[in-house]
Amino acid sequence: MSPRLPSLNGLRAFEAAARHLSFTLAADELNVTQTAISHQIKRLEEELGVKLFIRQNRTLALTEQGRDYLPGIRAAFNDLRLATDRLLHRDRDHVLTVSTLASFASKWLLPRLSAFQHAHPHIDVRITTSTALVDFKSGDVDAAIRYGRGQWPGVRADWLTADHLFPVCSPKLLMGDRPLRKPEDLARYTLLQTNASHDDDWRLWLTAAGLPLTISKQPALGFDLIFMTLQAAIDGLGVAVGRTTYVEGDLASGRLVMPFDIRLPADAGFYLVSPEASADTPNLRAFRQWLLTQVPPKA
Amino acid sequence: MSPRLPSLNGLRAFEAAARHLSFTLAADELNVTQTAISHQIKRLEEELGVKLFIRQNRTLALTEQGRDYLPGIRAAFNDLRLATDRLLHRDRDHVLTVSTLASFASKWLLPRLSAFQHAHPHIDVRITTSTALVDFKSGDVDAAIRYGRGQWPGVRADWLTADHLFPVCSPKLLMGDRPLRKPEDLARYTLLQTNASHDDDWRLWLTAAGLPLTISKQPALGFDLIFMTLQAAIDGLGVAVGRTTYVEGDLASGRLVMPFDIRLPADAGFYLVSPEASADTPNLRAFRQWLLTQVPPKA
DNA sequence: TTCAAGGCATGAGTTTATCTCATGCATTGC
DNA sequence: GCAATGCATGAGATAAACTCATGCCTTGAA
Repeated sequence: MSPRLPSLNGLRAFEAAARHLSFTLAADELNVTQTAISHQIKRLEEELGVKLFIRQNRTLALTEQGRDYLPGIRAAFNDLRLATDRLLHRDRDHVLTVSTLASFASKWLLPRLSAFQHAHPHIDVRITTSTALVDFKSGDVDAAIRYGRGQWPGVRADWLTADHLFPVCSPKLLMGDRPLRKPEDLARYTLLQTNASHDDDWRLWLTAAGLPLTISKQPALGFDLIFMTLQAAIDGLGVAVGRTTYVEGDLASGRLVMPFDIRLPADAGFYLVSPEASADTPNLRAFRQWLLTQVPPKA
Repeated sequence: MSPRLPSLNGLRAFEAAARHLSFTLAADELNVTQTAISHQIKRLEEELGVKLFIRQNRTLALTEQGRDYLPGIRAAFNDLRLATDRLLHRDRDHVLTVSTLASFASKWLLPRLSAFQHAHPHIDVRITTSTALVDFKSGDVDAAIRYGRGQWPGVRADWLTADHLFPVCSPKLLMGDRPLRKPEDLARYTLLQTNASHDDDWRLWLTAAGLPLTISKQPALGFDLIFMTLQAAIDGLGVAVGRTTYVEGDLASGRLVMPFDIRLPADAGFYLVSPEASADTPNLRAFRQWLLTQVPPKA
């Protein structure tokens, strides 16, 4: 990492000039003279030891290095503008922003969401996906669907559904000359896993089934997102650990099957989480009531 | 958006002071005096009209608003540092980074990639997903799989496969009392579309089929990513426009069917694109040769 | 109780970055 | 040839950034 940043004002001039490809227009935008921009860019180039612009007659072009530099600097200034705008303006409109895990969104919520949208066409539901603990104070998120035990302070948590862990695979793997019948048969198959967000699933299940963690002689195959892991299972690449919520559709349609009757019961589940202070806005109430029609009764 | 950013130097002081929770340590880091930081923070607070710190004896705390503001500002300064470091230092290692569209990654490349990884365990293939025109000069990407006509200057483009456009749906929609038989039957069904990246698909196909763009009486249902759109089609929510590459697996398995025999031929296709200067590194050559074994012969 | 230490604040003054103004240079188009 | 366009240069002006000296308040040790 560079110990010192170059002139921040120079970087601002660079970003504006590169956007416009014009010192004059950049100057207009920043309410300074063209020569101020010229001076700033010149100084920045000297500080960095890198030529950022090709000066042409009537036009300006970025050098290769200027072009490479621009996206990061642009992102930074967008960050600054956005953060400052957010600090100074707190807009609320009738958008309902719900944060969920990407996997829950793709496998459970999104397939159902059209029903809510049909029933409530005036509510603009936006799904944002994140695994982080949601920060309601920023005002960006109205509610979140999170996995856990519901014991979060300062928020209202409504139980939605629980999950179980169990292996799933394509029905194809149950047939043929070497079918997958017993947990011990896993030795011959590829274990499909999801990195990061569900990287404990196989360990949890294998431990519960009393099997060695190194049961498979095949190299494990990892995917970034669980829907990819499950798709690989559907495609017959190997055996994945499913969770009820994520695989119920695929199980119902026969795309996936449970080869063994060992399920890991879960003592946690999915909750709709909302700030106590704003848990009863009309939009959020409607969304919550609809959500509760979509989940099975609590066992 | 805020028309003017506050003092950039002030923001730098804020970020450093918030990180250290100490004006004195921030001053050390920035090689100025404590009072300089004090002045800068005071001025920034005045500019923003927001108190950012709580001054306590011997300690400093962020206000709630200061806490909210910090992540965005921190991200911005990290962007600036990273971009500047990258400009001044250029690293390369032996990872092979391939940029593709997210949809191509999930539907075509990733399901096949394990074969390459088995054959070449010493090559660490990383997939990065982007829709932007790839910039090889930054050094972040070694190759890209892109859709087009292969006429890009300064790069080597190897043909992989072509695509056709056609509607796909669940087999369930072909049955029942009101089956989907003729293109005119689309009037009774929801058109599933992918926003942004493929938002022209229905228009292209309906135009080619000689149907009105407003054929469906149902509201269209949009998704951000094409795999979600296709999953919605698999789930029977409506009819989506598929592309050969994305739906061949689902068609082969019967999850999806083509209800009509109208395909939009494409004169473009997928290419492996690499910089001419580095198109023949051993890693990239191995990847290319393997890729060519995975695609059908060019028709 | 007194003194030292720690750490931010304030105000005056100094330094330096930022900016303006005037002008130059090179091209383009009428 | 002249006007327009647009970046560059240099001197000088302006304003931001910074330093120094000092103040205030708390805490802990002698």
